Amino acid sequence: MNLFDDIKALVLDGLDALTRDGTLPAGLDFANVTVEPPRDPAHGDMATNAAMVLAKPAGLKPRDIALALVDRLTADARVAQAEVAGPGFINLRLADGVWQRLVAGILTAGADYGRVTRGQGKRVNVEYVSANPTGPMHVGHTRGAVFGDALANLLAHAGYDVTREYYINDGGAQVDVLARSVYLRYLEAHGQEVAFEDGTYPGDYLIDVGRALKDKVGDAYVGQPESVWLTEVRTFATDAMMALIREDLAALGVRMDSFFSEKSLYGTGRIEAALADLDAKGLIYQGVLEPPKGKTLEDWEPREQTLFRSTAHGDDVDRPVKKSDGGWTYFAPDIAYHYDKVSRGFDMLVDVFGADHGGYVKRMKAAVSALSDGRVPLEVKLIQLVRLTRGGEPVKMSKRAGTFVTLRDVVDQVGADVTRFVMLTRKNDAPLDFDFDKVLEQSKDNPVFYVQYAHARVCSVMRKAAAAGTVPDDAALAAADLSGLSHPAELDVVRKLAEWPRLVDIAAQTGEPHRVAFYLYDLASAFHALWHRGNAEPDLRFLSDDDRGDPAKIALPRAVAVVISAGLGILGVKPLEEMR
RNA sequence: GCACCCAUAGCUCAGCUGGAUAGAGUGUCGCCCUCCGAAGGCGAAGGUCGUAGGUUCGAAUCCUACUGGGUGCGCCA
Repeated sequence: MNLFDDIKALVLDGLDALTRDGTLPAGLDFANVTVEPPRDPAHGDMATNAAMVLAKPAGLKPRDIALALVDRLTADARVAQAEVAGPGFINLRLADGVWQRLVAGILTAGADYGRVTRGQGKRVNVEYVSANPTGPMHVGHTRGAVFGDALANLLAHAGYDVTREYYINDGGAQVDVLARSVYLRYLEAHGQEVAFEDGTYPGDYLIDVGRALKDKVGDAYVGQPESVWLTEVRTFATDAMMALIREDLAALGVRMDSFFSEKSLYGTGRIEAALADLDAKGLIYQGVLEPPKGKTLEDWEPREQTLFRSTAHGDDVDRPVKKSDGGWTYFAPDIAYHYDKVSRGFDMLVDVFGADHGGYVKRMKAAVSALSDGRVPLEVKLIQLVRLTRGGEPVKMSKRAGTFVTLRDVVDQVGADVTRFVMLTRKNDAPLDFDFDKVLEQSKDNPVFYVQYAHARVCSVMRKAAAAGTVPDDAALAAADLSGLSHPAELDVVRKLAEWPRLVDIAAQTGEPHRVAFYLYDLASAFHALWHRGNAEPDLRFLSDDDRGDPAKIALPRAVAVVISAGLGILGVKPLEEMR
């Protein structure tokens, strides 16, 4: 139910008719014809560029096409007025009944209003978070987690079949470091004095893990060499860290469909299988890379390595998959992981990375392109940094001193809902300022509050109406006579509601959930303005003096609440029924 | 040196994959509560969309070259 699609269909019908009667030449391409909300509301409800786009290929003046099309459009009952404006736009004004039916339709559809069919059930894998299992999640991970989760919701809303996946980096050297750090805490639990040198994680969060290890194995590993305990402790430690991370995710309201272990790729032939696939395509060879220019690498010496010909799929240089000592590079398991995703039959892949991994995008795309023979697109979304402040002052963080701010610190202080919304008020590739004090402020310059407040106001109206004994449910409201819903100030809000499906569609297409947050702010703003006009103009109040709810009046605020609720749902934020 | 990202009001940022007179918040100035929640609303002022070209009916948006900032660049993930 997208009003813009409906009217676009009407415009295209009109163009077909003009083609049939010879006004327009046959065979014109209508692909660039759009129907959009005009920037200036004075121009009407919708505008189409049809006449301007078609003028040149048709060999006609824009104005002539526009005038002919206007005749066709005004014949439709939904169009109250159509006129040619500017360089050849056709501005449309729609009949009040269109808006009234839209409100009824929103109330009938409920949370489904705004679902679009862009995805057509295509299967998409969204990989996000993917923090190393070496400690609790910190603020940097938080933004990626919130973004990925909202993007997944958004794609689901747009008709994709979404799988949310977490890639556990439990295969590299960093988990050995974790294991040694836990071992030190284990010795500590046995009363030994230990020193945390460089190359270990000193964080307090491992104390409990060390104790738990002691409870499990007693003193079996005390005084033993690594060869005895490393493998066991590594597994024990990563399991403990993943339990920690799952709790962090739960606190943030993020639920994954699938966890994929990097370790499961080693020693199982899966990396070899992925590289064999590339080899069969002639993309693996032995060679020597040029040193990077302009950057002085100490102890650089040319070495022959096993390389992936990623340049054949758009990369700048070929990339090594084996180290000179014969071990895999970190790239190799990533290739195997994405090979696995491709083999699972996804139609589209999305990776959410930190912005510091930007240099990794091309080779990853090249790998997926090669592995899927170009069938499966990989979209990589880069997440910029979060700058934490409190009262305008930067929050000092030091990883060495173990004083970095964790996800839990943030969620405990400001709540999951506020954290999520604020993290989505900026485009993913723009840095984000997060001020602990400001995000809790209850005022207009806090968008979370402002949107929640609009929803709470609607709930307040409904409570009053209920207290007065009139509580029509949404189905009854939708079926009621809404012809009284016709004041220009009211229709302004309805127009905003009409944009919702279109916005979901665009946000899903661009992969930009922040658009939802901005839209909700705009909608809330339109609603607050209408609310305030009720102060001076009793006709615009939602409730009559005795608090009775006339359907034509309370259907609109209910529809606003439905859309805010749906939008917040995509962001993963719970709408509030009252502000306290 | 190369690649990717960014540059829009004093400040923080949007700008609907090319549309009409470029928008919000904040800050500054001025208004609005006998009235459903003023935790709000209305208005004024504020711009060479980094620079220079190009593409076309039309460019903040697309292309090229610059300037300035960020990130990354074999055997770390």
